[in-house]
Amino acid sequence: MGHSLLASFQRDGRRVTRPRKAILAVLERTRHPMSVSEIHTSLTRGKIAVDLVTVYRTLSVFKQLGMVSRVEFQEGQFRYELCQGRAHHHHIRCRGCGHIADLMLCPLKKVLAMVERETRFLVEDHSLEFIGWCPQCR
Amino acid sequence: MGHSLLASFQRDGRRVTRPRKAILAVLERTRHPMSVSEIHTSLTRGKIAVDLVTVYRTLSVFKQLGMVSRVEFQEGQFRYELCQGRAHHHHIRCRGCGHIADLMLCPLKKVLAMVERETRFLVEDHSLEFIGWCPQCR
DNA sequence: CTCTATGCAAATAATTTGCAAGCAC
DNA sequence: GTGCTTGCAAATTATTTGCATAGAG
Repeated sequence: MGHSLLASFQRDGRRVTRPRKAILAVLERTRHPMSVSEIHTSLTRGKIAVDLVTVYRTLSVFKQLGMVSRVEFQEGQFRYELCQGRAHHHHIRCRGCGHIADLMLCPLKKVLAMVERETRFLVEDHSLEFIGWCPQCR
Repeated sequence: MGHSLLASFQRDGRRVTRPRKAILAVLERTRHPMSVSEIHTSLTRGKIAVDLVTVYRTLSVFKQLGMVSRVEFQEGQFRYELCQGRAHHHHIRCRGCGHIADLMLCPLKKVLAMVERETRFLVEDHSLEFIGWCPQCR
């Protein structure tokens, strides 16, 4: 095994399989949120045959277990990145080259209580993404 | 004409047509961001025959002219709402019933400069949506 | 009359579902 | 061996594109 994430995975009654290990490996070696097709392409390039549908299903399971978080940038598709102990954070994506950078902060901590008070909703989640131009493209 | 939005529309060399008037009317009488299919269904219910593709194309034009803004709530689809003089704002959507409420604030004004400084990106846009449970569903 | 906008068909793209066979444990 | 997983085919859903015709100005 040798992998803490897969260990907790197994504890959950799930099975550790070749596709799951491979998808996890791709996510681990990439430091930005990846789309499903990017992950699949990466696997294919690495001569690892995993069906696209399996990538979808695996990410769905990873998400249920809280192993990955899902983000979107008004692209019409979702992206996934490993949580693995990283603090809650947000991103900025370049309109030009598509490069995604992390923001090491979440400026919303203080806002949540205000939102709940104003709307009477119980806030469960939020999405915050920035779009702009990176140093190379601006 | 009798419609300031369509007036500015016409000034742009665009044509004022039955489908465009109808779609605008739907957006005006609805106070939350609508999906394309919701708009189309609303037209159909009102006995107004407009092709779904026309709804897509019309919203695309409205967006280019800055008449509508596009938002998404991790649903796998986009929603549109009229800007018409309304201040920039964000939303919260209920996991239970799908109800969307406006937030009358954007807590990010002060954050933008910090994001630009931290990332060296030029920030052009941002999306911020909350997801939770409304008073009825919580 | 000219040129944009629309409807209809069809293509793309993202994601989901059904089911028999494969494989982790 | 048992039941969760996978691959493959096919269905769904969201969105876009091509093209001939309709209609706004």
